[in-house]
Amino acid sequence: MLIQMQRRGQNLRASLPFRGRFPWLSMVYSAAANAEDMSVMVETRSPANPLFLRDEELRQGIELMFYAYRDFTFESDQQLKRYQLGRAHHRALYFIGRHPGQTVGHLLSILKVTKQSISRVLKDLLEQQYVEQKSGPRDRRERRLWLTEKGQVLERELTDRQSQRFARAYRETGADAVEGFRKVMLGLLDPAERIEVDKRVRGAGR
Amino acid sequence: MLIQMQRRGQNLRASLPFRGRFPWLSMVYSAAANAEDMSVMVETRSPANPLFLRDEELRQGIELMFYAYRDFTFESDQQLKRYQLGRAHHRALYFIGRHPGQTVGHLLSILKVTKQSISRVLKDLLEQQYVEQKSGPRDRRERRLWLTEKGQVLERELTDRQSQRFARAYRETGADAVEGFRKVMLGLLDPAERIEVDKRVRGAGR
DNA sequence: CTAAATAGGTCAGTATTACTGACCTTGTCA
DNA sequence: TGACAAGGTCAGTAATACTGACCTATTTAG
Repeated sequence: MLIQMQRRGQNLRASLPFRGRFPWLSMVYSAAANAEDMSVMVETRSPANPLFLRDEELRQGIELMFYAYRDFTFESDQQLKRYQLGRAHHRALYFIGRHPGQTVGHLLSILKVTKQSISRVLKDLLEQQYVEQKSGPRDRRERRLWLTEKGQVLERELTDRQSQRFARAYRETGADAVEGFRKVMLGLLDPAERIEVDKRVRGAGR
Repeated sequence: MLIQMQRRGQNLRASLPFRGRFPWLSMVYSAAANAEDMSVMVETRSPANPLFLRDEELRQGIELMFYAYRDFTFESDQQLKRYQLGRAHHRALYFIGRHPGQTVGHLLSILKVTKQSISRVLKDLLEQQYVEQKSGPRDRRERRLWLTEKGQVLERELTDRQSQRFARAYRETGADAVEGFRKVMLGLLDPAERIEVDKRVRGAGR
């Protein structure tokens, strides 16, 4: 196998259409938590260096994230078109169904969008009676959100495609893999989010 | 405790009204594929229903996907703004870097967008000299793509944030979890894509 | 009781991404 | 030579999401 160093960026081309391996590594393994981590921070360019694997491994993660998300969203996006709705509507439906009676503010903190953004979506869903709202029992400024029956039906229809995808993946890979998946996904979150998300993910709504 | 969330400029208070807990019961994995398929189709409203666990588990996966992707893209999106570029530019840069010398058509098949969509992005990147192209050596209709030095620098800068996120997650969870993560992510792909993606993910640029 | 803060909505303007459809050039190949 | 493939381009549309400014009810702190 030919591994070509690419220092100039120019010489690789022409002759090697699809063969260029990129040994641009370096880095990453962390801001050094201990001595072991330190060792991998050492500068190196050699393809023989185990660091290549590191970088390679991390890029695999990045790519899996891209590919999985791409396929994961595709089917329900198709379904949404039939209702003249978009992915944002699905997200809102999903999380309203997941946390019945939650406030608009809570929904915003999950989706991390602006209220102007959610506003359009919520308006559509309210108008078409997929969602209903009531003011909060204690604080009447709040608008608490619920799916209507109609909304529950739609939400299930949309989510089922994704659930089935997960069911297939989980079945094919087994319990240990699923546990690993769960851990890594939680590990990818912003640290500040983890506890909240872990709680939300585990303990349904309410 | 007040958690201040101001990622997107809006003042989102974290009113966390819904902390309730559903006991996280251990997962039930029957090897029986048929029985499991049923579970996602069956109405599972009652917490007493054992199928509830199944549905619950699958929804956890869906949510982890949402949350992880949300946080995974956030940092590099911020960085991209400084260059007046968008996420689509990053994706193009990433995959051109990953598969140097690939054709436009190959890039399209990875991103799964239309050529009109990629066209704008590629035009920007070519104009700003992050990317360069050459016609294919055998088939001169093809345009093969490479990152320039400048493009490589930018791509690394953008990708590093994501790599570091993965590095942290991998470090915190360990090799077994990573392997499980990888398996599940591959399992989420459209079956028709798996072999290709697995190949692409493992063996850099072929 | 009043003032400030909070929950939520709304108007206006902009940017990005991505789509469909039509049409074009260049090049390959049977 | 003619069909077809790779790629580009023009035009129009839609969805998502952003900033900024301003508005109404309510709640709450001093």
